[in-house]
Amino acid sequence: MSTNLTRSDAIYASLRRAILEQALKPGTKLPEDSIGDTFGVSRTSARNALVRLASDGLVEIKPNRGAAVAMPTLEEAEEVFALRRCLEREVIERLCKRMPKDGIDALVSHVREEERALRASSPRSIRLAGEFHILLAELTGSKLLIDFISQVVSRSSLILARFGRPHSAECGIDEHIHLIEALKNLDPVAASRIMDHHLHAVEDRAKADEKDDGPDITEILSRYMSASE
Amino acid sequence: MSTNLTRSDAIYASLRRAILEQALKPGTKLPEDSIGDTFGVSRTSARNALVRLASDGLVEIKPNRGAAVAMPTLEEAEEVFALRRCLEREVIERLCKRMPKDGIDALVSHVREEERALRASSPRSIRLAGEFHILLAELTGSKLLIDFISQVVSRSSLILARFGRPHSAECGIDEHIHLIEALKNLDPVAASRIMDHHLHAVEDRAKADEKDDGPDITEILSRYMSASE
DNA sequence: GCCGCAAAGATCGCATTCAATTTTGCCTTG
DNA sequence: CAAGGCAAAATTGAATGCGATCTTTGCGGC
Repeated sequence: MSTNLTRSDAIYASLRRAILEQALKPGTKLPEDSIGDTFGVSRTSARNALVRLASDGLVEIKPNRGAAVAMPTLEEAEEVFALRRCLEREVIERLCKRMPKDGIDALVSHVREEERALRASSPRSIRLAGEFHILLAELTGSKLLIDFISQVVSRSSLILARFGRPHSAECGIDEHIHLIEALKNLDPVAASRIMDHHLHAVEDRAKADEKDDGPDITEILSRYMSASE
Repeated sequence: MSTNLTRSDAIYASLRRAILEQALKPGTKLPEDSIGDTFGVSRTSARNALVRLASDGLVEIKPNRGAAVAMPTLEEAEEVFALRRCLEREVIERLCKRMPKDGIDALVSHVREEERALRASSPRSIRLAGEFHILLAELTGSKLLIDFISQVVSRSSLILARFGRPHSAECGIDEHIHLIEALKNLDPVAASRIMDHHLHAVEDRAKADEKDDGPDITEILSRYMSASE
């Protein structure tokens, strides 16, 4: 039961981390050969990993044209955050109804780790900020909810990589701390309010300075093709 | 752009339909060879399709032990329906805020088709019942919401295949009609109430007569090993 | 008669190989 | 010199072969 890690699992995990930590930026092409070479395996394994990342929405695969790190549009970004608010409200509600006994401790220690990573300017901080929300979902005990939250959180990270300012942590740690306080008091109203505010803040941070290198070249260049300059 | 159907796409679609229409029952083993043979392709394509179905939660893949149609547990079933209520409430809210102009027509004509399939006792009716809810999600215009609803609806179908009575349509058509009425009146309260009732009804129908053919044969046979007969 | 072990069979993970499609560069032609 | 077309390179889609792992089954010892 220990060696149940297939190679494509390893590649999947590595690629995923690389994308979530913004080492691989949106739009980066991911040829199967290169991936296979760099990981020392064949294309088959790389392909398998890419297929799974695609159904996570982290990469886009176009037939006969290869895979690339997904480039969410602003429209998709709004969809993600809207749905994320819906799902995280559900998390909050459930946690206020029933919080595991050492749940608060787990949250606190996670935030501590976030602070450490942030002070060290580690790229881990980007991923840890997202994982705070996944930890919240885990405390509900619902496998499915964890799955879904993971999906929207991953996509949020991608959106921040695409639009947000470089190396900005996704979440303000202060807001995480406030949220923990509200949860400790089992106050669903306050907690929901903080969460909504928090997610809106993240969304604003994301849309702050849209570094526009759109997915479609023609669309971009159409703005540059009038006259000279 | 027409021949953009790769073979694994075709297999993926076929398997998915077969599962959702309950032709392939939960627990059925899906060896790569057999699938490749029956579809006239190699294991590679079959494998690719299976991986995608796995991330949809429709099949389970265990390393070195093969793939099989997923067998959701009762616990997972409750998670699915809980989350589904959360998501479908969101759909209802959005539709009451903004319903596309020919949305009602689309819903009505879909229900008509459901009725036709049901009268014909076609296995399509099972799938159509689920697709009513997907159509609702489509009317919101949010790709992501469509995705997520599709996931929970698919899993619901699987749950009904696993626990529900054979060939029962997933949804009562009457309830669909009532829901359309509430939506026509843009009444979010009534619509939500109907939807909640509807989903609870589906859930009850699912758990009605748990035909226990557990994954473990011994458990089943234990009921047959007392005395003779 | 029961338990453990080893060989056989089945199935999968992965690599290699072949085929199809897209892209790119070059050449011809008007 | 620009435009169109053709061929070569690159990249993916799919197939096949081999080794590894798990399951099953049959045998022998206790």
